[in-house]
Amino acid sequence: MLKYSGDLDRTYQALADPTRRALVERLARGSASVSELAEPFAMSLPAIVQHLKLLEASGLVRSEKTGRVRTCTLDTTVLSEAERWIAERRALWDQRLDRLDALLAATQPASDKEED
Amino acid sequence: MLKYSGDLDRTYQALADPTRRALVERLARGSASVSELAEPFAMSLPAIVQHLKLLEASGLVRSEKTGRVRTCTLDTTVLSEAERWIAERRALWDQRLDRLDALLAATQPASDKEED
DNA sequence: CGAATACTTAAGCATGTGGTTAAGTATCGG
DNA sequence: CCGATACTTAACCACATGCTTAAGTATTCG
Repeated sequence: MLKYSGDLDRTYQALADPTRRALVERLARGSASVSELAEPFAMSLPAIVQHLKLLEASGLVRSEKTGRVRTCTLDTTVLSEAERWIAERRALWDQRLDRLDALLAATQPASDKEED
Repeated sequence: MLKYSGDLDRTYQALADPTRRALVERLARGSASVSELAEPFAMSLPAIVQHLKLLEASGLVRSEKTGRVRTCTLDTTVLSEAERWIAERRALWDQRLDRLDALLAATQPASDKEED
């Protein structure tokens, strides 16, 4: 159950590229072969394969080769973890703002702005 | 209201580094000066400043200089956008699985596994 | 005013990233 | 079995990234 920061490194790194996000988006609509995935892009097939390798290394995608066709599937597990990391930090921030509001309300019913 | 993919590029790129995530985490607990932010890290101050610049360029952080002190603040707007991108793709995937389940339930009450 | 403080800028460097082309391997279809 | 198909591997390249150290600028304090 232990989480290494390296997991999130790889996940966000993977999502930082528009080609890879497009691949994720495509795979969210259903599994596909390497050449199906490569087809929409104005890019060589090896380039796409490299992106897919990175996606697979990050855990966002799983793949299995049957015959000469490799079929890629989205795995939403790490996607959830990446989402959760953001949600948690945002919650922390929101909670902090709530406390500040409460503090201001308790001390001064209204008027001058306090900086933090 | 138009969104460019470059926004998400920069956001995820910013989050892909452990030092920058630590800075975001720190800032989620409250605004801080550059040297306060740099203090916990075994890294030169210019290195931290570079990270902060990237965070600011991505829109995750805002900063203002008063006197000789620059105070940095978290801005959760782009954080929300990054979270939403993931949530939407995950929703797409989940919905697809639901449809597959429905299809299988409608055709075969139970038994052999279909691949996709 | 002069020294300490808080950055800020600049230059340089090792490594990582995102692409290319060329050539290789392993099925499948006729 | 021979050729088309579907990757796969390898070598290479340009540029981006994540640091470093050194030197510069702008406030503040005694």
